[in-house]
Amino acid sequence: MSATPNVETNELPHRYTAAYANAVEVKWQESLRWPDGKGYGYRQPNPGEAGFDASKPKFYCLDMFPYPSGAGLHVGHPEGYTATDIICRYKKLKGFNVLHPMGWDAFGLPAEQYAIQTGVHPEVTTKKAIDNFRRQLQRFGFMYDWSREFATIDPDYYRWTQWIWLLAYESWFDPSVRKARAISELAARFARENAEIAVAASGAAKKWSDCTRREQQAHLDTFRLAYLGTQTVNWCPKLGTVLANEEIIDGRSERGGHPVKRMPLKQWMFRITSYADRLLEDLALVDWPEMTRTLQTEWIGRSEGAEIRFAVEGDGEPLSVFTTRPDTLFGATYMVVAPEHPLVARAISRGNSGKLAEYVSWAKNRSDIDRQASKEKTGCATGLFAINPATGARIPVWTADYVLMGYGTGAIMAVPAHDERDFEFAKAFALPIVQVVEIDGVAFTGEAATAGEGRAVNSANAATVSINGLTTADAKKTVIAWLEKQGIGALRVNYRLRDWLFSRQRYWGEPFPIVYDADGNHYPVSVASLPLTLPPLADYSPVESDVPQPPLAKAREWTHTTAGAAGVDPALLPANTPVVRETNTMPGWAGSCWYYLRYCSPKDSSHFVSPEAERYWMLSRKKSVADAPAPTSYDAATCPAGGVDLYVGGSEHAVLHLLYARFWHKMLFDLGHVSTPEPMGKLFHQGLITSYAYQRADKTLVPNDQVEERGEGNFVETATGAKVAQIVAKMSKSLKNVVNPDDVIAEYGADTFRLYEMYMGPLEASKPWNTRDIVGVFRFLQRAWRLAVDERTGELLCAASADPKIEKLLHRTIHKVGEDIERLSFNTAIAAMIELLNAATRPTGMTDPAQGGMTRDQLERFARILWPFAPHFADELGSKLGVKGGLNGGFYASAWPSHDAALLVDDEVEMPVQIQGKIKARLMVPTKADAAAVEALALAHADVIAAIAGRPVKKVVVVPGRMVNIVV
RNA sequence: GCCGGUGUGGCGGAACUGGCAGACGCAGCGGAUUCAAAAUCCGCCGCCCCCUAAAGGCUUGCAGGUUCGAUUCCUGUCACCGGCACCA
Repeated sequence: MSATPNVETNELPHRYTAAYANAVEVKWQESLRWPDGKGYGYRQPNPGEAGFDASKPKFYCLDMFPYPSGAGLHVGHPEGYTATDIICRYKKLKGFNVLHPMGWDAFGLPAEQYAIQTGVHPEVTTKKAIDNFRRQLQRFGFMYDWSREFATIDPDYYRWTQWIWLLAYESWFDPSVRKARAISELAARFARENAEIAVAASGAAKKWSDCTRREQQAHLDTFRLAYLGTQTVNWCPKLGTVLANEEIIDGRSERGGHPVKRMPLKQWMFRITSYADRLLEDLALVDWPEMTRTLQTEWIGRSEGAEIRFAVEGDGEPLSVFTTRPDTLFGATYMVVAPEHPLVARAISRGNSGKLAEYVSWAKNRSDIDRQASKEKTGCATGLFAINPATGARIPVWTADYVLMGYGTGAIMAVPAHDERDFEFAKAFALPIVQVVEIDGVAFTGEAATAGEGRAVNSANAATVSINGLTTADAKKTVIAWLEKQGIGALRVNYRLRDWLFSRQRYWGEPFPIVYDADGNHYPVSVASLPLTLPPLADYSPVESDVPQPPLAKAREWTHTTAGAAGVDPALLPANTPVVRETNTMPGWAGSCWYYLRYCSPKDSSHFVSPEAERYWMLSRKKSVADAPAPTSYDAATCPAGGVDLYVGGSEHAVLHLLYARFWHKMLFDLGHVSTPEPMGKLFHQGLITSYAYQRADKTLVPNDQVEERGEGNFVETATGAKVAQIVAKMSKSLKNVVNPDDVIAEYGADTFRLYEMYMGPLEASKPWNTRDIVGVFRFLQRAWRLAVDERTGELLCAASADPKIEKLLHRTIHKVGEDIERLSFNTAIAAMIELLNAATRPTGMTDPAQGGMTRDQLERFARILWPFAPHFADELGSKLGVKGGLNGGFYASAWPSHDAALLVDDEVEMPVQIQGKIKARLMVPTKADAAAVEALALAHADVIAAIAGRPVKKVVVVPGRMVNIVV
């Protein structure tokens, strides 16, 4: 369109060109802009506010909020946002109160790194990026209620993030009722029962009443949901930062090649493992993609088995292992512990052999990449021996890096006959292999492990137990019962999920509201003193140091304060006590764990979310009982478990973000702060928008600006003239195939952009951006405009009377578009509207426009179903049609058009007649005709008689309205 | 290696519950309009056989199976994409 000569524009001033579209879009956006200038268009009042209609049902639709990067929006952002905008506008027309908010996930590393380089405060760069994102999103015309906007970096917001963290700090998980409770209840119980507790310092048990206050606190600390734990981290003294495993190569930092020390660090943790079972079970309550639920299930990694304690000769402590196959205990011929296991250190300190120490230091420094590159078993005997409690045999204890310290107890009993890894290890080090399971149809040859279930063999000892002949399931039960009787083991459930490390040695995150006294005891900052705001720093660069020092440690005036100034409750610590603030900050996940709740009442200054607003937006009735009065509390039988009705975002957040948010939500639910057990009801992942890229014969990629098309589908590298293949690839700067939304809007307008992204294909599919195709939907809008508006005068062009065929098709289109929106099938909805337009388009030669097109009333209904997709276009057309603006103008206050179900069916349908499954004839039959009548009509058809050619008819299958199949 | 997903014209895709494969759009071809071009409107457009047409045959990655009938269900297999990676 940019090639259209100016002459044309002058002759046809009301043609729907890119410039016209842009002007119309900006005009509508500005006409609806609020006096404060911050947003425009639509506000959804809360219960109790002016303009709130309590008679309407609620629809809470949420987009995963973006991290506002300096680069601005890319075309992937508007894909999900357009989809939710369409649904929300549709739901609005269908009579719902719609909550559709937007905000910013604004703490994060890029702004901090920029600050390190330039000294500019991250807040400055972040706010600038937010302003740019907001401008771009508003240009798309998304129907967000901008009055609810906030960023995770706003002290008014992170005040409540800190508040929730304090709540976790003040809570524990009571396994007897499987829920969180206030820690004060636990303290009261200890006092009431005067329980004996283990005192950390001495290890001895002591009565509660005999403990000092400090001893009591220390004991309670072991129960808190937010607790201080010791974790081994990769500290790089030169970079002054903690590195992730993948940032380390051969014990040195990927960046700069500096040495990295593995060292223990006290950090704040969340006891998410307490919630493992509920996080697992409640996946059944939500409407989420199967893939996402599977990922979460595997991440939690629940497995049932037994813990077995083996006595170790000459070592005071029994060696505890976890196994899922206690039935194979008789086949355990050796033990393996992780190199980090404390038993190994004890073995070394006993000076057994230099080889062991050498292996351990080698294994510990082996990078993850090295470990993954080769599955070859390495290991070293510790010189220690354990006793197999079932056989009484003396079995060697080895250490090997195939046993992971982080899983189970960091030690295994090795059953080489029935575990592939143990088998390989036994072969490599010539350890004995004993068969104890016989599997039907699988011979045990000693050449490979047999890992399945079967019946136990060789599994009896003289005195106490025999499981020979039992199935694996029965054998497990028998062995566990025996272990329990002997007091050396028990049934145990193990998880892959580990507690959540919540501390980061960074500046740009939420500070922890906690202080330490001179002895290192921690005290919470009182809720009344929140928010605890981040102090500005002169220099954001990390501190070079052998001991981890987060950037906040530099703010000495801020960190060194008194209990009173920090806001610690004087009952806990006298006000004049000198204290030091926590200098770690919270990770990026913190703010995104509960933002959906804050949107319900973003301005509430006395609650993290107003209880009334939370109840209205999060709690509802299931569709089957939608008529019942609004619920006041959660009822599993009649209420959906998830509060947000539709959550749309990328599948890259399928595990961590969604698991962490669920954990916080359940904790809040247990403590009575939210109404539902799950945060998100229906979850949807939009697909990735990819781009074309070009590949040389040797599979290397060529940037797009170095490729030209010579002839249809024939791409060559400009410099060499060599042929390159067009492939689909992720958009990347280096390939020069990134599409900038601003450019596309300038060239076609936001409505065309929105339509194109929805028309590309199914929302969940990954699909390539093809610039050439955009013109298709642009032409659709142009043709729709031309159908209704005289391009020279701007006057309406309406049909004088309704064509019944068009009227019928319009009803069908209204029906189909509504259905397709409900099932998020936007591409087919748009195709249906194009079909309607194709049918209504006037032929060139028609001199009187009133003879064709659509009537004013039909155009208005057409504009209304188009409105969710192309709102500016539809509203502009609506204003020409004389639609009176509602409260907010345009179609916003309007309703979805109705359709007449009777018009959805034809009187007659064409049915194909197949003979042996091949179509031989077509016949028109009345829609109401029954199978017998259709069969008679089909058999009487001349073409059918010819095709049968006198052969006897064996069978006739009639599917009314579909087809007839004759078998001869 | 394991788990999951996807394979349909030149391209993006449609076919929702086992019932007319290829809706709709792009690209392409032809026509009308025009002094001409652009724009617009109309028509054609899976592949093979064929001068053409009629007729016929083939076709949803590949090979089988179930069924009157399979893009759809089952078995095997190949390719691509995503996730996980010694989890005891």
